[in-house]
Amino acid sequence: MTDARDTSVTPSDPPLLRGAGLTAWRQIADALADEIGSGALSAGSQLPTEAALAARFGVNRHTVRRALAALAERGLVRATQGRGTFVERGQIPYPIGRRTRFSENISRAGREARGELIAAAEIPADPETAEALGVAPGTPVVEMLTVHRADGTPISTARIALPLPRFSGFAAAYARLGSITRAFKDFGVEDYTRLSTRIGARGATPEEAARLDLAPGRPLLAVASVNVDPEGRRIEATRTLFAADRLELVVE
Amino acid sequence: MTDARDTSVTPSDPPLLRGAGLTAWRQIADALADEIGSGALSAGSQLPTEAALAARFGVNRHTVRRALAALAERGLVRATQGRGTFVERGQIPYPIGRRTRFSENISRAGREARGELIAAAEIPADPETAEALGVAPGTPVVEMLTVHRADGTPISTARIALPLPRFSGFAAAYARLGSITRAFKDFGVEDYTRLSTRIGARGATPEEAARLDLAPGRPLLAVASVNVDPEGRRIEATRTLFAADRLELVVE
DNA sequence: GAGCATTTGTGCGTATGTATC
DNA sequence: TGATACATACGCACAAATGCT
Repeated sequence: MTDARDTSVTPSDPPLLRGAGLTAWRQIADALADEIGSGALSAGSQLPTEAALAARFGVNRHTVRRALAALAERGLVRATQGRGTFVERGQIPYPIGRRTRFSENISRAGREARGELIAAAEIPADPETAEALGVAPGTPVVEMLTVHRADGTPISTARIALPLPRFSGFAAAYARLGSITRAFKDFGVEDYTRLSTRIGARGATPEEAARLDLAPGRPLLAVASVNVDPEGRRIEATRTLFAADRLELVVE
Repeated sequence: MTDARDTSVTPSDPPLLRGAGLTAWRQIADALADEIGSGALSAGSQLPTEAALAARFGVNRHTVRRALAALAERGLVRATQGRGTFVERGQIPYPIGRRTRFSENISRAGREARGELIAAAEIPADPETAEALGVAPGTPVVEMLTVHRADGTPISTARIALPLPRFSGFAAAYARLGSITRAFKDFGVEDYTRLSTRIGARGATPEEAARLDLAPGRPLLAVASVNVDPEGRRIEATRTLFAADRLELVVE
């Protein structure tokens, strides 16, 4: 098939080049990506249903799904069963510095922030955590696994360790208050500052991807940080994984 | 072939479980990854040749190559034609803050730093660069494409823009001096500081991967920063891509 | 510079086990 | 039960890059 170009095209409908080297789903994905990039489909907006897109491009719904899967893989859209497919919002600026506080950061960006406790345990510190907290390996610590959301969208997941016995029962306080800052106040820590911050990047494992509602392999910003109380004592070692598709760190 | 297990195995040779669900190349990759992780194969050291590994594990060289490809994909090893396959060094700590300087950072980590100019042009600023430099879009700028290495290993690649006409001829100075800091001195800028730093993460495109000698899709830390001179004038907008496998950002 | 050994990179053909239709 | 497709694994040969003399 050399050329079967259509001369009678409806205004906004792009004609698909069938039988060429380009697969149909790729052309559809590119067309939608263009519309997202140009702002024709604005951030946060809902895409037409798969059926509607199938009709518009004159293909089977499976083909549209293939295209949408490719866009989801690139982090441009996100599909939720029963709700629809949505254009991902632009990246939230997330300031990091001496006084980083998650809830403040997110609400500054005009979104609702929530921290959810997934699991907690009092266990002996692994070598890495022990070094970060400045205690002997095997010293008991509270370890918490959390997920943070902005407007319902998972933004980050963190593994937080605090030394025992000082912070015995911290997990319950965090689960109740939904904020590290407020839970610290409950334990008499009125203020705390960032001692060190290390930033790496890697692809999401399947489990991490599931927790963050991402495609596996999508880029994560891995931030390891240590917080100290006003007396300089190390009170918190955190390893946070941020979905790089949804957020950008801003050094301040 | 149900079972052809060898009863006479040389001491340190792990027998591969053939015919089970585990593929041979995956077992070999796991075994080598363990040895790297445990330090039995130290960072920077050369692995046995593919032929030697094939003999050791009792498989074809192709099977070993498959295993090594998997390790290279994970960033654990790196192969160079004619030289051999080497265990990747651990991640270099790279401090970022108000006074970030590449050469200082790397040499502080005990490595030899080098900046190489790949390309340069005087072109109108794209909207993003214009905003970063605080000039009107289309204003002419010097744009340079660079690659930085530590001990010969590519660490980062950057796209650096400086406003014209103030920095006309900057690229030649940089190519000659191999350092932004020294080239700035040549233009009468004795000092400069970081105005803003934004950090994201994504997978390497094939071109970026080629420039950094990485597998495509490997994680990159994308750092966009703006530098100002002592009078507060914006003099440099940089978008740097760091190979996250080789480096870790440290906020200071 | 030429020449050589070493080592990784690549191509092709073949066989086998395991799904899927 | 075939037919087909795919990933795995093997064997051989040669190309290309590196390091050394």
